[in-house]
Amino acid sequence: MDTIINELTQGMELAMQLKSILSSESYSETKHVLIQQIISSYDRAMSLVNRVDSGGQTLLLAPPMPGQPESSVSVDESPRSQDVSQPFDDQQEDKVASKKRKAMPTWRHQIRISTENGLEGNTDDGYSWRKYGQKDILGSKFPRSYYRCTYRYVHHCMARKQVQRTNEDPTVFEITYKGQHTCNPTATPPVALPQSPEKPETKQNNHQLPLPPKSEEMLRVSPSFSFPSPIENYQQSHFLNETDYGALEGYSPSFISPAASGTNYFIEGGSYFQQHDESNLLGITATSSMNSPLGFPADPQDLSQSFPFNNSGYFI
DNA sequence: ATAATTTGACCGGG
DNA sequence: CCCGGTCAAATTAT
Repeated sequence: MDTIINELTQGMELAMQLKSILSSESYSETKHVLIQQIISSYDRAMSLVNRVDSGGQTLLLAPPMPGQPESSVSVDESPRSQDVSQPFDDQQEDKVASKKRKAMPTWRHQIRISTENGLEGNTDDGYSWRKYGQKDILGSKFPRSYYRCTYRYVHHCMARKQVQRTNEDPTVFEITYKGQHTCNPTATPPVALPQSPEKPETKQNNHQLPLPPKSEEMLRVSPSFSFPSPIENYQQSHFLNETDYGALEGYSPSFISPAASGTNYFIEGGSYFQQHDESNLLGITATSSMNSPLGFPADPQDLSQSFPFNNSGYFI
């Protein structure tokens, strides 16, 4: 066990060093995402190892829990984004084994979109989500949108997320993740196609990085693509639908899926690569939702942890 | 035709 | 009954 820890620690340190070097260079979304994924991987592995005996319960289903994920590393050094991570105090919950609590991990993260110059970032976290609802929340000028993993029925992935535009600073969105993704498709990859060099390409995700899921627009001018925001979108469909198409393909979505998730890397314009679409540039809808009733800001809660969740990616 | 969104109805806790 | 969350039918985008 010690050996494992030592190896992990070493890997983590090396990754951190690499990260600092990279950050001094020109900004690159891809590099950041990759390094973040590497670090997150180590962090998760270390957490798992550490908690081995912690006991309590075995978490069959939800292994990952936020506990102290980030630990030392908070990678985001990027310009903006702040996340608030709060020490876990709610960890003590459970005292009573009431049946109700769904102990599902939840964490929050705020991102700022830089609308200004042309580009925006895509705030995508690499997963594909489907909007299933939107509600006006008391005290909030903007509606909150609810998303769930696109593969909910196909892969039993119960991950969900909520996106709420901040009252105070409209360029900041708070996204709250709930539950972990379990949609790793078919882990088949490794085994299945060991050597076949092909690239699987699926419509959307192929690069192995984060990819761009959908697009949407934001307040004015936003490039294209995706990020959740004011207007978010998602959908839900019936089981049938999903299953159906899921079946069609067979391969599941991406094996590449993962991507880091959440945390950081945000936007910021830079030059990214964006390959496709640009359909809508202007956002229109966005503003529509603005109604400002009463208001008082109030910033409610904050407990959160920030952290990504991601899955492991297996690489070939 | 199928998949994704939009939205008001519906639900359950407080 | 209020409110956050989810469902699902209608609508729109692919």
